[in-house]
Amino acid sequence: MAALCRRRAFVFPSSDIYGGLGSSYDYGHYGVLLKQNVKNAWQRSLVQEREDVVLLDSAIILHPQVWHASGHVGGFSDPLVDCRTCKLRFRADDLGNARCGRRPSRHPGETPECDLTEARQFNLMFETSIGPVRDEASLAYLRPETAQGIFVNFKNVTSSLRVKPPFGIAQIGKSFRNEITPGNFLFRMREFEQMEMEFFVPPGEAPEWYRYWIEERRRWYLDLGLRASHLRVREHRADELSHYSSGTSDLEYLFPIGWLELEGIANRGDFDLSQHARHSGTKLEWIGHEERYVPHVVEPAAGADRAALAFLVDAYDEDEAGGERRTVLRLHPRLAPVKVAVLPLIGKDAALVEKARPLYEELRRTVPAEYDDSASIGKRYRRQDEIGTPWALTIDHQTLDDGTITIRDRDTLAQERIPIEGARALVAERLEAPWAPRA
RNA sequence: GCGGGUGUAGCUCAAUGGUAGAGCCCCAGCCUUCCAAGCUGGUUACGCGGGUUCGAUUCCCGCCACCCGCUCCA
Repeated sequence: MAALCRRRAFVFPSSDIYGGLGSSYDYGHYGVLLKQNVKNAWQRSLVQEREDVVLLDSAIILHPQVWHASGHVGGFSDPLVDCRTCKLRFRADDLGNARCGRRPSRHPGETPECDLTEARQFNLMFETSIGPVRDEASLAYLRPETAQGIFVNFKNVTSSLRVKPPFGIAQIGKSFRNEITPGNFLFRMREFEQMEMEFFVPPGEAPEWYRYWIEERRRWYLDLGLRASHLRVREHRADELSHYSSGTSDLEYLFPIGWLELEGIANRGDFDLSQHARHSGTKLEWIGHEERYVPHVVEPAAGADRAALAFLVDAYDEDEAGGERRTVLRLHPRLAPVKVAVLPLIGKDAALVEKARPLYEELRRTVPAEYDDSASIGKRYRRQDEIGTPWALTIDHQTLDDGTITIRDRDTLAQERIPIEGARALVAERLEAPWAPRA
């Protein structure tokens, strides 16, 4: 998948010419467009198409106290020890279980004591310092999640916008985690982009909103073409819940390496607002006519990189067309980096080029479009198939006679002739039409 | 961080203790009337750093990156 992404300018290894930087990736042209489409679709469904969610873009570096209140400073720095014999790792405060032999294949019939290393601190937050002097007082953190920026703005938002629970605050942005074990390509990066929404509700309504958002978010992926057979909801067991959560469900996608989390929907209760109220001394409540309460929070937290990767993997297809193997990205047209390609049938035919260029220039004013007049027409179709362009417009000699062009469909390979002046409207119309993924 | 594996061109592979070839891709030209045609020419690689050696892509050491398994995943 990584090779595929590199070849087609979706994703490059970061700092490539210096040997690469672990678990860091850069997006290339088509990758940027794809991820942007994913984020736009998220914002459109949560904000534009609703009236109870507002936007926020908070800073990456927040007041250090935010992370004490949230529990990240404590919870993100576990003292850990390794066993030199059985290769297992333990929390230093949980050594009761530190016995070898938990892996039968290595230590059959034995349970010797572990040969433990010194305890080491693993702080999963990136540290930085504010101002030119680096000392204790200047210590700050890069946010490990965008959610806290929302909680600390609760009062600003409720006092400046006419919102009333149930309502949500949505934010897209970068987060940073100094993961002990990153890996799996875009799946666990140290720098990644989140799409999070905190939905504030009256305490009694939290369970029903929790279920509502699980289903709502599941449908979002399906509407954008993810195959239902590859998407599932997995509810966390009580013993794997986070410190703040009274219920969490993951939306998981069946990647080639197995089921992995795309998004978590958590019922965070009043944990966050209460914590920040306590630490900051500012009351964070909803105050209505005859009511006053700390809202509970339901949080759908998605990874933009993970979503983009899932759509990419899900769309990948190979088929046999005329005995030749064809690679196609069957992306939902709304996610496709390029919507339409303009191709003169004979690239070097000046009369065709003269017709094709103005059409291309007209189209690209409203949608991402490409023009290609090199190589054979079949090759150019394949190039567009590989990046998932849903439609190609071909100008041929008949165009010179009657002003019609061919529109070719990526999925059905159907070709139909349409008037050249209707092309722009037709593409716009098809972009909004329902689209069904392959079986 | 631990154990195992991998590292030659954008991709798939080859050869070699005497400074690397092919196919595909890409670029230019010719040709070409709808699904990866053909011809000619061209660009691009031994992950990085040491050591041994007259000479290292090849042997040795270290590092880096990636993959698998642990561990961690707020």
